[in-house]
Amino acid sequence: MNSENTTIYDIASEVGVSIATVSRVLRGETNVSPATREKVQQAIDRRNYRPSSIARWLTSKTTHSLGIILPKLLNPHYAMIFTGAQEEARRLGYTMSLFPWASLDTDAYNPATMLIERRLDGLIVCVEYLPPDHDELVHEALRTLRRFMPVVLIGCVPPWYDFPAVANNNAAMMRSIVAYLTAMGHEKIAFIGGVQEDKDPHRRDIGYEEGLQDARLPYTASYRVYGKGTPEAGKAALEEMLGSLKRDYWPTAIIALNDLVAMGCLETARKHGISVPGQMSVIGCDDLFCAPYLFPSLTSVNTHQQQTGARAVQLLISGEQRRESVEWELVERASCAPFNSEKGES
Amino acid sequence: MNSENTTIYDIASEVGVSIATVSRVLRGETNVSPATREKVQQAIDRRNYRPSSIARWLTSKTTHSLGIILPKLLNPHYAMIFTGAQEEARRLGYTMSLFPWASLDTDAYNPATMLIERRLDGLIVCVEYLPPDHDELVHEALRTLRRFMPVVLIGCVPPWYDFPAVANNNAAMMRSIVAYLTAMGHEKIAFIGGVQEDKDPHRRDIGYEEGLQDARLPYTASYRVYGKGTPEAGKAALEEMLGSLKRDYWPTAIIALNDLVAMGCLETARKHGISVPGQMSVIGCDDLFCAPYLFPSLTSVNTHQQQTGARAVQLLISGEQRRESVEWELVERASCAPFNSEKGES
DNA sequence: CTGAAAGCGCTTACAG
DNA sequence: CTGAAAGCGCTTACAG
Repeated sequence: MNSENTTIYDIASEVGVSIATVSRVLRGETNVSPATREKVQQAIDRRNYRPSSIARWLTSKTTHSLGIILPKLLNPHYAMIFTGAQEEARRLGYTMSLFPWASLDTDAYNPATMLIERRLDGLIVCVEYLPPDHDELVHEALRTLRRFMPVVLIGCVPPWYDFPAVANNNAAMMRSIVAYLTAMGHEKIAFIGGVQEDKDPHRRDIGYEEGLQDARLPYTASYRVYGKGTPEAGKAALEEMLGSLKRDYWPTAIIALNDLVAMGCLETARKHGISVPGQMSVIGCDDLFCAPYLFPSLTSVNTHQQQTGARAVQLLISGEQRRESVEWELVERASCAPFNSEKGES
Repeated sequence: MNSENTTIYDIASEVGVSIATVSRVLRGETNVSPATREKVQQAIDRRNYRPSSIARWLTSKTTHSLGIILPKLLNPHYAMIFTGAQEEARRLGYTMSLFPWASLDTDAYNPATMLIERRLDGLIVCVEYLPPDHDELVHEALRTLRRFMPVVLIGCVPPWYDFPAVANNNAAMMRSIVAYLTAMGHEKIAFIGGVQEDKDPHRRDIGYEEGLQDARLPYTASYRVYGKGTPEAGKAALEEMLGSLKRDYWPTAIIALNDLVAMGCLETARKHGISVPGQMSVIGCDDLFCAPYLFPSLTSVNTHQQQTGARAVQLLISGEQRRESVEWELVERASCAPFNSEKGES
């Protein structure tokens, strides 16, 4: 298409100057006489000419385009990360394209062909929900990729990945969540959702266990349920937990992997006539836009996703080889309350 | 970067053939002798060589990259559209970049410079929430843009925009929503949210009025509130409506612009002790992932956003100059119920 | 089956 | 201040 495919040659010949001169005007260089500049600019405006960045890239060896690999945009958590990254990229004059996980092609013959061919100026990869056995494959794919473009990691980045990163410290976060609940008198605290992670010392399970230890509470296997991070999974997981325990042992507080899982838990509690937070507190994570509008409004943890995305772009462009941690902030709403032994047992 | 910036020349000289031959192997052409192909392929693998698509684009005059302009990704409604478009683009071998509305630069001297310079193969523009006075500016900007690349419109596309489009027919949708509520005996039906649209004959207001006429109900100005499409706006709008009306005139059913607004309405109803759907039915639009998990679960309208995005990509690539309508589907949940005059007056 | 050469639309030294 | 020329890394006729 581009019916107007005017080139720098058209402008040059129209004005009667060389393409070098047009190029100078285009890039706002100062060493052009006012008269010439004026004539060239007029021709440019008249033809509505815009130089092809493709040709420019070929010379400059830079495309000013970045990529980001995210598990899925339908979870607003990732949409926030993407938005933060996208806006920062644009602010710095870069374009941002989304690539699915499949782009890494960790099991294909040639990893990340499309990414490399596009000559991106950098790539952000959100490392999350990795099947445990994929860990090394992914690490290897990332190492290969790095030979072609700068890579910055975000998410639950294993500490032995030697990449610049803006990483969650899930363990510390979980520990503070547990502390928040134990301070309110809760002792039967369940943790629902998330894949089984064996290697990452920052993993949530560790933080969960540490938090219990801090409060001198025992770790109870029945209170730890694994599963996917969806509302349906949360619903089913709590359902199953309640079904498998005598009422006396029902947890009085639920820590959900994320707000989606928490939504499912609220639903199950409602179905069983368990009042939240009267009989059971629920806390989520990610602080999605809908958290304040759930019933009861959901206490959650704001993980500053947009800032994470923006920061990753900054690291990518500056080339700093730092590993940073994501800040978090517990947002108190109505779904958590002090444990009330009378109501709790009612 | 790209420390491995091997070029086609490196491979050619390494193997001792011409770059034309390497190019043939690269593109899988058949007119290469097996022996040569083998040697070339080995060199490619050895050096981990990937041809630069930038150089390829310069020749082929096509970039296989598309753009999409969306109001904001943080509303899952748009994230769904983006996901649908992105996945379809990828399936067809294209890349998809998100551009903010500002890219159109409707009020700047040079419209859409960045978009044009990137030589996109096509652009999807979601036309929504246009300030009424911007209508002509946007139309003009789009016309200019079209001289440079194919453009497909989605969203609330005014019918006098002569562009290929996958457009909502909001009027018809609203009319059927009103019919759904009147069939349940509702007579005091409010419509909350949305900007004041004066020109578009497909606008929701018209559908709302037509729906009332269908049921021989009067149009009551107090039941129509304008505002932004956010939860906060929905909350405030219903708040104001209830405050300005005597209890007897409170609406028994609320049609919200979208699920976000509906979330706000549920909140206000809860605050006023109005039971939903006992005393007031609420229906949203967009069927966001959280709709089933609100309390009560929200009846909404599924507008097949992913399909919309995918379809727009297809039109863009095929070049068909069609204008299609988006299908919709009312999803019944718990927030709407037949009007019960006894409870309603209680 | 293979190669030399022109061309894609720019930028960048280098002369003048 | 301006231009001729080389170069960016490919593809594409055109010869052979």
